Amino acid sequence: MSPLQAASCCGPIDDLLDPELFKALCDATRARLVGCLIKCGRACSVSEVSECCSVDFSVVSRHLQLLERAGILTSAKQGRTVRYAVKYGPLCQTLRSLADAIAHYCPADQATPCSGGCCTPR
Amino acid sequence: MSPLQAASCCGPIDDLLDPELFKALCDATRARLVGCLIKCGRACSVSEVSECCSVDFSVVSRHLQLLERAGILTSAKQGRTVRYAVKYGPLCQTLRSLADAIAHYCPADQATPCSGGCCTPR
DNA sequence: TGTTTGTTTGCGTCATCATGCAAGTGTATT
DNA sequence: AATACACTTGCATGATGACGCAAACAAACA
Repeated sequence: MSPLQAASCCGPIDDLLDPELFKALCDATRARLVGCLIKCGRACSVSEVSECCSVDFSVVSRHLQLLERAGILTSAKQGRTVRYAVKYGPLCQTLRSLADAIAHYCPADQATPCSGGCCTPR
Repeated sequence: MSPLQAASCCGPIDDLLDPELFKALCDATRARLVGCLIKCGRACSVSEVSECCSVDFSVVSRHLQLLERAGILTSAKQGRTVRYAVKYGPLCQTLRSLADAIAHYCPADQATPCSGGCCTPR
């Protein structure tokens, strides 16, 4: 199959390769923010999160909004503070689905059946 | 634990959240190229790949180089043609490792033990 | 009501990057 | 050797985006 033919046959991989998720994580500052929130394991206010970054407070606020729109975080307003938390389940699910979708197209001669099956079709 | 404290305790998640991988996939054109190559399932020349995109040939060449540097593709030169292929194994492995690393920090009350364990620590 | 606190938004600036064109490099063919 | 082919690279341009500052907004508190 040629790449041109492959382009026209759609599958779950096309939705999972949506650039929005990757756009959210491609920035170093945002990656750091997400990393802190993941390791933190609880909902954090914007002020708290901004402590682990040297950028301006307003920048952190904007980054967190973007990460929420990308489906990585959730926000909950309590009084005047806004708490952001990682959506662990959906995030992991998306990454695993993407890995599965990619592995689905892996030719048999490249599949590694051993060690966790990183690339086992079906 | 505060986000600031979380920032200082390093783990595998910090390496896996490396923005380079996401930078490679955050562009719509590159995502499309990768999608075609994944579905294609074989090594393709630059000319072939450029057929499934409306952008200039040179742009595709640059994108493929970037994707190779990001560890998503491999290249092999045969005569005057260069063939790019998806590194299915490492790519899937990275995505799964990232999902595992994220799930590791998932608080117990958010874990979903059912249906494939999308967020099961360890 | 006025003030403080937590967060968002408008705006200007600078850097990065995707793109197309033209020119260059390297390899096969005649 | 000359030409054609596959690809890469230099350069200019336009668009996107990260950032900081200041102002605005909203909720609690005096």
